[in-house]
Amino acid sequence: MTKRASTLADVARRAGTSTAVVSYVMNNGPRPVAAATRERVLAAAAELGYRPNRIARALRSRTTGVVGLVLADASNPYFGALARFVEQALEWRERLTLVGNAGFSAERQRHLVERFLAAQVDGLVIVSPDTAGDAAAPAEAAGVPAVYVHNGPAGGRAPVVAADNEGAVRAAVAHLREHGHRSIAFLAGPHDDGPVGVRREAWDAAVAGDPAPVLLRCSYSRAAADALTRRLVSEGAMPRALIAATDEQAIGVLSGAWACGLPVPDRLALISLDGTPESAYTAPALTVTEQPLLAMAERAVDLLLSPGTPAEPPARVEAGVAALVPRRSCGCGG
Amino acid sequence: MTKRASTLADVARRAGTSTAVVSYVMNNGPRPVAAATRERVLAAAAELGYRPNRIARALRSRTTGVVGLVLADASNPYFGALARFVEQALEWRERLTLVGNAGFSAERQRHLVERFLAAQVDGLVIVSPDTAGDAAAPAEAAGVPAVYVHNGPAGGRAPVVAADNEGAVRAAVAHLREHGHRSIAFLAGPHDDGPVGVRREAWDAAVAGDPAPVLLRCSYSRAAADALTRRLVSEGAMPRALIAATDEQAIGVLSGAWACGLPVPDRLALISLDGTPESAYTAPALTVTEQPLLAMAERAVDLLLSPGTPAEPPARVEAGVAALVPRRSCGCGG
DNA sequence: GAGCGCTATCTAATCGATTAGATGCGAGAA
DNA sequence: TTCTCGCATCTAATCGATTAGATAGCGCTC
Repeated sequence: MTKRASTLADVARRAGTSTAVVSYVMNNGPRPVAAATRERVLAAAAELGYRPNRIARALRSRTTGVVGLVLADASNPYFGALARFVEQALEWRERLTLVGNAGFSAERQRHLVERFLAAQVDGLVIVSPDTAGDAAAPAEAAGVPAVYVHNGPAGGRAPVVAADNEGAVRAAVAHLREHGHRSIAFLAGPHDDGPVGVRREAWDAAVAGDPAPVLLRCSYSRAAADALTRRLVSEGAMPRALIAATDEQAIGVLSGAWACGLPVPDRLALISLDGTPESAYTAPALTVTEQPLLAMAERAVDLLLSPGTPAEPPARVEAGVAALVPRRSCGCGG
Repeated sequence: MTKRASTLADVARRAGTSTAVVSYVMNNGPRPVAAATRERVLAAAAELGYRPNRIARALRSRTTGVVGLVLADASNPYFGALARFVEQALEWRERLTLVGNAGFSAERQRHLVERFLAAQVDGLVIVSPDTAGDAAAPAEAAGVPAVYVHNGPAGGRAPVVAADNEGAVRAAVAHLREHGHRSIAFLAGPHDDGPVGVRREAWDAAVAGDPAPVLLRCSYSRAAADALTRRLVSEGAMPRALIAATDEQAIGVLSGAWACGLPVPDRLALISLDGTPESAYTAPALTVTEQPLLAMAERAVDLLLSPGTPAEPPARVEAGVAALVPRRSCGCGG
């Protein structure tokens, strides 16, 4: 069994025509085909269960219909959701998605880009956790378009699609002020690069007039934020109002606060800046500024597949605002 | 710019040899090459920045090194983690991963399988949310191997890699009994198919002697479990000890319980059966039986890529046990 | 010194779809 | 009747890597 899949030539033979005509029928080809012939071809194709070989087509037409997605880690809810939307946006445009998880290693990122280029992808979507290194450079050298989503290197040629981080932070600060908070702390990442750096600067600006703003730092994991929270509570140094740069960190803060018996939102008002689906069903539910992940994914894919690359591509593209979703953790809805 | 990528022929010309020799060098080919010639070829390849065209290779050698992964939804943490591990297992074996999210639609699942087959994938990993329809059937008809992970149809020919669901449930029940609970409820999905059906049956067996076991049902979402919990609490019908079939549901229960002021674990002891990374930092942290997702992914990939398909493939393969991880939600660690 | 064996290399067919150029055929014009 | 135009179709080159078969060159042996 496992008989050889049927080819264009098989269909042509069965329909009593040439491969050219079959091809014209399959693609509504560059040339017309008589109605009667078209019928015969379609019938033959159906009977043989013909499935066009995209590899052969790709070799000839120099376009595969496949886009590579370089991800940090699909098991992180934020990146997972982004990946899902990118795949969806590509599917809507009849493209297939090759994925790879680079973790947080620039080396593995390079390696993936290399493998995707060898696979002749039509384009590359790069979701990089940090701004170190221009992973898109080899792609551009090979004439393959690339787009960064969420984050990108400073000097790169590839466009970067990001959310409106400044607006999100301003909205979060304003909302906590409405709840009466005078002093609003910020939980940033270990370094000020990428979107979180932007968020931190926006926070700096927004709380410029406040007395002694508190800046906290920990790595982007639940575990780290949990540990930090426990320590601060035990030292009596926990702020009363906090903006967490990422959902992961906010969830860790919630976990640590629960473990210490620190009530949220009564003793800690918390807002997070990602707004992944995770945030809606924490205990208590997180107030977030919701990044328009689907809009970002669509914008990125459009940029990638739009035929004419502008001479001077916009280095940074913002895709929609990050709307504030009030839930329980800030003090709303009590 | 965007000059044509260099080919085998370019390298051969530059090295003053034939394409055959270059190919032999690149693959440590089926024939040996003199050391001096090999040097010249490697130098030429490096100077030209030669990158082998995997599409051309695939056409000739009838194997692409690409595996298709049909997923329900990468933004669900359980499926996201599974996807990440499958990709990792494939990467370790030098394969690339094509992904597609089928949502919960059998129609879209079929569509994806069709597209992956057209792309000439070497195999298919299917992570299906339910047991409706044998998505692997068209692949088998085309001679492409397929494996189900997490779940699979009853009568299919493709192997199904799943966790030890019965053992997990027995462990969870036993653990709650150790905490002194006499009556242990179970939160299942809307229907008794797939792994959750197996879990429900195992629960049935484990609580067979108990007085009036309580079986709850809701769909596999945080929202549904949250709503169900609020209703039960308001009706005074909430059980004191509960096993949730999935992490998503357990997190929804936690969220609903928090909103109603029902303390966990004091008034509700809760254990969940997935054990995704999510479960470690909820408030309170969830006690879970942890499915060996990486082991499952590796087993599936091995099954897929192992050369000889056994005449009668084992219909169901279990990959490791699901160990109980005691945390706070069951009453441990107070 | 003719013949043999061995290695290193070259030539060319092949995978399956695409498509430019060549061909065949019939209708209408002159 | 013959010539021309246009449509429908066929022929064959092409994409780039792989690899079986052919060949060239060298060292040995008898």
